[in-house]
Amino acid sequence: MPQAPSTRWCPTPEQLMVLEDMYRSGLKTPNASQIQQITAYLSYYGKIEGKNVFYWFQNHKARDRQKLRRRLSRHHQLVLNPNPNPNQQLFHTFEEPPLYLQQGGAQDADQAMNLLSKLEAQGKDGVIVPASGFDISYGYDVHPCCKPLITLDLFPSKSTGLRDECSSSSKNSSCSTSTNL
Amino acid sequence: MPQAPSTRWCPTPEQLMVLEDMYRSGLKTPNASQIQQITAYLSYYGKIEGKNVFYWFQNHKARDRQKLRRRLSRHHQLVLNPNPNPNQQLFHTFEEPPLYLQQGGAQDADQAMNLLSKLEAQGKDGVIVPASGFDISYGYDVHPCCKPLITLDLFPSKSTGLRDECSSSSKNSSCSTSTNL
DNA sequence: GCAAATTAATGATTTATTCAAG
DNA sequence: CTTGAATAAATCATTAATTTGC
Repeated sequence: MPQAPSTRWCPTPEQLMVLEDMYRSGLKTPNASQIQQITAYLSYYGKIEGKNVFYWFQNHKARDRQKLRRRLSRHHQLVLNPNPNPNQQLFHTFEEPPLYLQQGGAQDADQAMNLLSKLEAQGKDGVIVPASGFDISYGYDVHPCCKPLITLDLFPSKSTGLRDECSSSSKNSSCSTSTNL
Repeated sequence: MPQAPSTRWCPTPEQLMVLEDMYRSGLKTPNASQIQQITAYLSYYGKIEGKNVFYWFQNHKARDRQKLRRRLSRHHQLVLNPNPNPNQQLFHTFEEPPLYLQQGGAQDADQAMNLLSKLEAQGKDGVIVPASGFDISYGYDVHPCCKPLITLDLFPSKSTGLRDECSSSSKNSSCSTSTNL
């Protein structure tokens, strides 16, 4: 449809960024005067009206809730039925080859899996990972929702330049780990 | 024949929350050992493998960038060519029918009405909002990207990383193109 | 209300690019 | 210049959500 030149507001990146910052900062349902202020401010970056701001917050909040609902329902599914098909493991017929990490080299070196190979290698050496190997069953026997959300101190809480920090861990030359799916 | 158990990882809400927190906290490309630690930690909440974590960060980062690129390109389009279909303005006579107002929010509907009427009234009185109509031109003549991002003091400002997926409209729908291997 | 059809979201793979080492 | 590791981009494929006709 070539019509409808621009029947609706098209937020500029700056506007979006500001709105999202505001939302993240806790503003979920601005009142009229807040909307007015926001609109005035954002009009600096492009055409905008109060209703745009209003609708943006409405939609954003709604979609947040929607996402949350979705997650919860999925979670309940999982809790109620943690391993939907436990028996199938014996029966894969290579309809779709799980060629994930076959170090056996049937397919020549798949580049994308380099890191993964390293991962598996590390996992095998077992420095940290308690869940030894990538097995089939779940690692828990209580409901996951009942477990506390403990905190890790894996990394600096703010890091932007993570570009080249994975260089020296383990070069894969002795990777014979096979994830038997 | 019952198909494969579950061909792909389905993150639990806890896992998702942890991953998103980590991402927001600045972890964009975890290295091998980080992935191992994260995997070990998340396996507490459900079955997970290193590759899942790896892929999750890959995809999340990629889609973040993608979203950002889309925004920027759209923005540049708008800046460079504010009205891509100028001829249609002539046909476009209207104020858009207030479909908005009919969207039945459950508890927000009445508030929506009230707020919107207030807003429109204010906007019409033209206190702040310069964007008078929909069409033709922007209210600025310098590039918005050159404008500073000043901060409002409507609310506490805390900006961590970027976040959110506010469900863009464009979708390429590559699912139906049957390009067979 | 529901189940098939459609659409959107996202996990998993593949391909291309970048960059450093040799 | 070549090679290989790392990863960004593009694509494929499956699952969840939504729409639609009954």
